[in-house]
Amino acid sequence: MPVDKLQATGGAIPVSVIEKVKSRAKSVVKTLETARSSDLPLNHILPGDCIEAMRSLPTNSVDLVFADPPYNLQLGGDLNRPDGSHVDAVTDHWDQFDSMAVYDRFTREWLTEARRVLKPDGALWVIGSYHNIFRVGAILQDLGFWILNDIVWRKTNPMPNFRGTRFTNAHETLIWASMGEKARYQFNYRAMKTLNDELQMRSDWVMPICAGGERLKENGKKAHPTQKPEALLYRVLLATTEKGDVVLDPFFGTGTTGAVAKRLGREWIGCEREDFYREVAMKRIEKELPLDESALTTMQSARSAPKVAFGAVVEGGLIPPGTQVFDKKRRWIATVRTDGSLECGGKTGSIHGLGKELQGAPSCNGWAFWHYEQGGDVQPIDAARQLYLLANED
Amino acid sequence: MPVDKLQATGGAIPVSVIEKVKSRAKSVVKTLETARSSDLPLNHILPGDCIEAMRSLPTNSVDLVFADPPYNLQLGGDLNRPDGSHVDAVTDHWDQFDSMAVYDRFTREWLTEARRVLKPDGALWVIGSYHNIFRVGAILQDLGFWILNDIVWRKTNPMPNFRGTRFTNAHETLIWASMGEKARYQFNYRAMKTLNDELQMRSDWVMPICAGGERLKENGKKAHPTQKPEALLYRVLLATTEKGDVVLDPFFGTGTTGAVAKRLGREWIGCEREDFYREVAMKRIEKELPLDESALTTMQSARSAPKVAFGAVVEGGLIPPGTQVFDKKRRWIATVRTDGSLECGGKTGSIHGLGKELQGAPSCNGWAFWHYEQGGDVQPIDAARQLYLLANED
DNA sequence: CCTAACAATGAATCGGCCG
DNA sequence: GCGGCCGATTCATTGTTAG
Repeated sequence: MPVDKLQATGGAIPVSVIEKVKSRAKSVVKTLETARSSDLPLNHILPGDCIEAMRSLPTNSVDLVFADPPYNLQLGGDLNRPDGSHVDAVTDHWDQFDSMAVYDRFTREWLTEARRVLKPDGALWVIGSYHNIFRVGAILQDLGFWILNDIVWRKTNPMPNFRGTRFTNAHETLIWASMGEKARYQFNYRAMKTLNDELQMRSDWVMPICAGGERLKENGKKAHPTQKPEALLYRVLLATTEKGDVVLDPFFGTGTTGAVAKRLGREWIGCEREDFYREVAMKRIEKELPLDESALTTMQSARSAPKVAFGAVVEGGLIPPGTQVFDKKRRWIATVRTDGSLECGGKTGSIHGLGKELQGAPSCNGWAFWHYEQGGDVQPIDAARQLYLLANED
Repeated sequence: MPVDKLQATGGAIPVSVIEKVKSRAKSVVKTLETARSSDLPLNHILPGDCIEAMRSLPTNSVDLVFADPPYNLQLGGDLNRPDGSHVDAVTDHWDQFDSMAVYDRFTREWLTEARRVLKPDGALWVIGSYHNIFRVGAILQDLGFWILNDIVWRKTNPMPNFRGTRFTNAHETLIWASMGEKARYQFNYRAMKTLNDELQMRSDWVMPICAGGERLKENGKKAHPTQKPEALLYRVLLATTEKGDVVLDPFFGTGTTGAVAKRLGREWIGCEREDFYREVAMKRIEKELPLDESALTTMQSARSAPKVAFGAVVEGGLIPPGTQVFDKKRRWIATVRTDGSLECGGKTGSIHGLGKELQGAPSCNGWAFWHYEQGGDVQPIDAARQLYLLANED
């Protein structure tokens, strides 16, 4: 990207200015994209087969696809618990496929449509188990998607293995992928870190299965055999969409994606071929209330602000120009300049770029690399950023 | 075995005798198999490409394959084909497809050889990350392997995502597969449950990465970039092999599989094409000491033993003949007979069979169904089994 | 009304041996 | 390969009933 290259080389240009330009450019793009969304059946459930339904949607039109496709479980006979009670298995017709080849073809088709409908900077999430996730993962790679993470949903309360024949199947796997190796994607790093008590959010998420009051029931029976917990969708949408983004769920079921999207101020589109599920989902989503503006704003801003330019920290007086900063072993000592750049032995650059250059490293997190003295203590300059964020909280 | 001591009293049909005959029959089979293993290069590392090396091994000859194949599709940097040749600058889409196809072919080839070398009741383990595990999983399914579990190794101390662009990649995935849907496989359920504080072992394993003293170093530098922790192999081998089983590792590296196999009294065969790794591995394994017989026996027997005949508990005097046993609600009261069978209202049978018949249930775990009084307390007869196991621990 | 016991249940590829 | 028989097996949570 041109902006990135500029940032890497341009010692003279204040990083804060670059940030500003970048974010302005981005907001213009967003506005243009949102304008097109008048063509979309926002906040509606399309009936019928999801592949057909997606074909009715315009190309390059949605920001995120979240898909919970059939797992193609291949179950044998009945299964009883040790106490003799019967296990209510997923035997629904929609999970039946004649062969693995048929399942693969189905997978390739819906992924192809999802890819067409996604914007170039959009992203895809798929959830599955070992029965299907390796097929899905391989096929989406074949189609050009670029896997960003695989995420493990570790269930706190999985169903045990009643016969003692295997390990308790205690997790499911999600794949998060962008449109390609070079494609951009949305990742709200700060929001995730804030959510995880100021530690980076990991690829394993610990959550209970959907049960209790959250579990939708009709006539005392569960409405859908595989309803996902809202916490899962909450984290997915908070991490990888912005307010106003359009989220498509091709296997809408009873509408967990729609409900959470509405709550978080995202637009949604669902595909669902079972009349019953559509009815349950619409009833559910109508009852859902969006979070108010201030709650949503708080999630994305202030402590959760994605970036603070070092220049702003300098401008704010936390690390005044002329301060000496140095790496932990004091192999290099640099001087802070007015514009937020550093100078060391004639070389100049951003906190990241100069650190990278001096070390001869492929990359460098300047916030952690450079240190300064603060009342006798040596601290990474990230400490100053934290102080800055605290002071400028809304 | 402790059962031997007790069988002196011998009722009508001492179940313990049956057990003994059974286990002797099994050990004969094992002996025959082991005899054949004289054809195998046991406890050796085969040099060269693993596909070629495996071709030198006889068909149906190993009990387990553990494979840690190259992940290959690295971070946009250098890429080597499985045959070692260099793939030029992988920057565009087409090259990605190309290298992916090469990787798939390589995967299919080594998996095919592994499948040929495995016994019909053998099993396969593969470890990988999201870069390769979906390819590997799909291909092994295509070859006829039947996935039993996918296991998540959750790292307690993963490397953070330094750039804050994704979730911390905090896990790796293992696939455990049998030779086919109907194939048998070894699973030491009790050993796993014992290891996990008397709860079923789950599909997510929490372990630190290989570091500290365990990490092999040569001239102060780590000997191998992806050395796996011994705890991981320990659990794999303890769960899915027996003492004396032959374990093949086609990507031997610095020999973690061999070291743990030797310690646990398993035979091993490695394939490794790098001279340096072979040298490090041999040096390492020579230093390894096998656990003594009693430690190994304890793991598999006593508390971990899968079976105790009710007859042995009766013979042991914990529930003497004539004792009244009953279900929790005391709907049925049965009398314990000398041979370990029960009698109730003219009907007789095993603890399982009679419980099943009386309830008209599809199945019944007699150990949990039947209760007895012990000093005023009502307990399931399983409590007596536990006492028996405790008393007869080596 | 409170507490304890009991019952229900969740994406599950859930036997082995002998004849 | 199939039928029949013997044998072994569950965790966390929520909701309901009994005391």
